[in-house]
Amino acid sequence: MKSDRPVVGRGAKVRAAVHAATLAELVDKGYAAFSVDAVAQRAGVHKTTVYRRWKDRESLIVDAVAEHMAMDIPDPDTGTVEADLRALARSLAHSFTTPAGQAILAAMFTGAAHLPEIAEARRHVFHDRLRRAEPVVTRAVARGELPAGTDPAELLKTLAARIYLDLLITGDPVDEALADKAARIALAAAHAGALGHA
Amino acid sequence: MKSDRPVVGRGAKVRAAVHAATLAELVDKGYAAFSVDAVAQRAGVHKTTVYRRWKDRESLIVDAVAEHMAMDIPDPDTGTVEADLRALARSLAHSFTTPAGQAILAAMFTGAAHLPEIAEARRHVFHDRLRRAEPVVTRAVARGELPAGTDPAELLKTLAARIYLDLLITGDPVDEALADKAARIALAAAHAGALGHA
Amino acid sequence: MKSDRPVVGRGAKVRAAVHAATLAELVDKGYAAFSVDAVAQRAGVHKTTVYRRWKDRESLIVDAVAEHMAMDIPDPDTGTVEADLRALARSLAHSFTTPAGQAILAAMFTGAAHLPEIAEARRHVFHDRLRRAEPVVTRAVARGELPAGTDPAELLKTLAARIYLDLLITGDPVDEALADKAARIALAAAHAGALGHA
Amino acid sequence: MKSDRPVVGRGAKVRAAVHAATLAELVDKGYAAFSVDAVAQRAGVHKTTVYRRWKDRESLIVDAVAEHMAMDIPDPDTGTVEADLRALARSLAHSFTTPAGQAILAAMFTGAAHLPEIAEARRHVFHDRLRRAEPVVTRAVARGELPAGTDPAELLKTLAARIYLDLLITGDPVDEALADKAARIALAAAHAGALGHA
DNA sequence: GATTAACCGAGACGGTACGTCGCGTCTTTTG
DNA sequence: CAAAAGACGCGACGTACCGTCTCGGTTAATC
Repeated sequence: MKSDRPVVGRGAKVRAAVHAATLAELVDKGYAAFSVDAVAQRAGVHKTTVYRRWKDRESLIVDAVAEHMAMDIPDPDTGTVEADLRALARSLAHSFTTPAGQAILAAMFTGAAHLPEIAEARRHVFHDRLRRAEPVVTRAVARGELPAGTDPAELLKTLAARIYLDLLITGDPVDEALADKAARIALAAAHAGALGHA
Repeated sequence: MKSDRPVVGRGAKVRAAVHAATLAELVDKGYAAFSVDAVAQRAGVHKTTVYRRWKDRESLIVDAVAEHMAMDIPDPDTGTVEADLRALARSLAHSFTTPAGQAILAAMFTGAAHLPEIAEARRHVFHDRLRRAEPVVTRAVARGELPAGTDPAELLKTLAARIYLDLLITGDPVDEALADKAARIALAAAHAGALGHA
Repeated sequence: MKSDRPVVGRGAKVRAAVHAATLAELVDKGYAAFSVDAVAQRAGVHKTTVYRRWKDRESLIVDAVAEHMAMDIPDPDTGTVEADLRALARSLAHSFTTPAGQAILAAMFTGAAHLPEIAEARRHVFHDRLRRAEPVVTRAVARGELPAGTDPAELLKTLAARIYLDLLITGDPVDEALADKAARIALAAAHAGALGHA
Repeated sequence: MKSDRPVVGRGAKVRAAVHAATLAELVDKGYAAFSVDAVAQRAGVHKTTVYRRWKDRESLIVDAVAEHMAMDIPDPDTGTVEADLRALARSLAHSFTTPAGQAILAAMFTGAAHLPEIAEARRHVFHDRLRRAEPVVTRAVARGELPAGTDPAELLKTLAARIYLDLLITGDPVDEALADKAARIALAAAHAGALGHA
C-alpha cells in the first residue's frame, strides 16, 4: 500500500524517516519482533502519524521494502553471454547477503506473506528485475551466442531459480560459486534449446 | 518441538486430535488467522491442554506439519531418465497444489519461518526427498543416459528449483506443463555436463 | 469563555455560524458525540478557525449556550398569584421540552459540568430568571395574597425545585400537570408561612 | 452494567479492588481526568482484566457508584414527623458533602450522564431511597399528624427537590440549615393538603 | 477394589501490540 | 492579516491473542 500523500515538504521527510526506521527495525529485530511503535519512536514520530499514512503494519513494511527495492539492476554488457549472466547472478546473490537484504527477504517471504499485497509485491519486483535484464539475452541471441528462439524470461528464471532455492530452502551459502553455477546451468540449458519459446 | 509426553493411552488421542485440528485450521483460515484457541476448540480440547504438550504456537505448527510430511516419495523407474524425472517433477508439483499442500507451504515458508526449527525442518524435508530420489539419477548414469560424473543432487536441485520459483515467487500456475519444463531443463543441463561433481 | 475578537465584519459572521452549528450539533448528536471538527464542518469553517476564537471545546459550548439563553422570561400579571405562578412554572417546564432545551440541558448539566465556567453559567442563568420573576411575588404580597415577609426567592426556588427534580433525576414527564403541581406546592408552603425571610 | 461474574473467590477480590480504585480515582482526579488504566494500576490489576469484567469505562463507573450507593438509608422514628423529616433531609444533605459523595455526584450528574444506564441508575437509586423512607410518612398519617390521603412519595420528592436544587444549580451551601428548610417546606405543603393523592 | 498420581476442563490473569478517535497545536499556502 | 488546509504530537480508548496460573474433577495405573 503506497502512501497517497504529497511527496514534498514536511510529508516527504516523515515518509523517508519512517521508511528508514522500518528497514532498520526489520534488520535489528526481525519481522517477528517488529512493532509500529518502535518504528515510530525510532523515526522520531508518533505512532498515530504512521497510521495516518499507512493502513497498517503490513502496508508499512511492504511500502518500505518496495521502495528500497527500486534500486539499480545492473545491465552488464561485457561482450559474452557467459560473463553477462555471471554478473547478473552474482548481483542477485549479493543483494540478499547484506543485512538489509536478509531483513527484506525475511519480511517478504517469511513474515508478511499472508496478505495479497505482499505476494503482488514479490511478483512485481521479480518481473521488474526480469524485464530489465532481458536485453542481456536478446543481445546474445542477436550475436548468435544463443539459439534463435531462446526465451529471455525462461533463461533468466532458470538462473534465478537455482539461487532462490538455496536462499529459501536448502540454506546453503549463497555466494559467487553458487551464482556461477546458476549461470552455467542456465547457459547449458539455453544452448541445448531447452529454453525456447513455448 | 516434539511433544515429550507419552505417546500412548489418552495422550495419544489428544495429540492426534490436536494435530488434525491444527492442519485443518491452517487449511481453513490460513496461517495469519491461526489461533491456538481455535485449534483447541476444534480438537475438543482446552487451550491449556495444548500448552501442556507444546511450548508455543509455532512449535505446535511445526510438529503438526512435520508429522504430516512424513509421506511417501515415489521412486519412479520407467527405464528412461526423461520419464523418471518428469514423474518426479509432477509429483513434486502436485504435492503443493492440494489444499493441505498450500496450507503447509504457507506455514513453512511464509508463516513461522522466523524460528530455526522451521528452517531446519524445511531443510530436512528437502534433503530427505532429495536423497530418496537420487537412485533415479544414478541408474541413468549407470545406463549411460547421463554423463559420468553427473551429480545427482545437483540435477535434482535444478529440477526442483524451477518449480519452487513459480510456487513461491512468480505465482504462475504450478501444473504438469511446468513440471515437464523443469524436467527438460534439468536434463539439458545434465547432458551438457553442467551438473558434474564440483 | 467569550470570544475576544472583534464582533464586527467577517468575524461576526464566523462567530454566528459557529454558534449556530454548535447548537445544531448538540441537538442532533448530543453532547457525547460532540466534536469540534463536526461543528467546524457544519459551519463551513476550518477547525483551526474555531480554535482561534475559542480556547477549547467546552468554552465553545458554554459560549454558544449562554448566548442562546439570553431569552425572554415572561412576567405574568394576571391578577392572582396562583395563575401567575402557574404561568411561570409552565414556561419553565416548557423551556426544557423543546429539542434545543434538551440539548442545552444535557450540555449544562450532564456534559461539561466539570469546569467552573459551566457551574457559574448555570448559577447565573438561574439567578437571572429568579430576579426577573420576583415581581410576581412582591405584587402578590402587596395585594395581601401572600403573608407579609414571604421571601420571593425562596418561593420561586421551591417552585423551580420540583420541576428540576423530575427533569434531572426521576425522569418523569415534565408537563403542565407537573408545572401546576409545583405551583400548588409553592403556594401552599408560602401560605403556611414556611417561606418567610430568615 | 453489572459484572455478571462469580462473586466469590479471586474474582470477588478483583472486583472489590477495582471498585475501590474507581471511586478513589473519581475522588482524586475527577470524572474528566478519569482513565481506566489509572484505575487498573491503582487496583494492582491489568487494564485488560478490567475490560474483561466491564464493557467500558462508563459501565465501570456506573457499577462502582451503584454499588457504593447501596448503603443504609436511615428510617428515623422519633415520634414526630417534623423531627423525622428533618433527620431524613439532613442525612440526604450530608451524603453529598463528603468527598466520595461529591465525586459520585459529579460522576452521576455531570460526567457520564449521556448514556441510558446512568439515567437509569440515577432513577433507580432515587426511587430506592424514596421507597425506604415512605414509612416515615405513612406512620405520620396513621398518627394523625398529616392529612389522610397524603402521598408519601410526593412529600418526599418535595423535600428532596429543594436540596437537589442547591446542590446541582444554585451552588449554595448544602448544610443542616438547608435540610431543615426543605423539611419545613415539605411539611407545610403536606399540612395544606397540597401533596394529596392525585 | 481402593488409592493415588497424572492429566484435563474451566476460566481468569498479566502482558504486548494493535488500530482508532478526538483534542489542541503548528506550518504552509491562498485570497 | 486572517482564513483554509492539512499534518502532527499526544493520550486514551477498547480489542485480540499470547502464554501462565490455579482450582476442581476425572481418568487410569498401581498397590
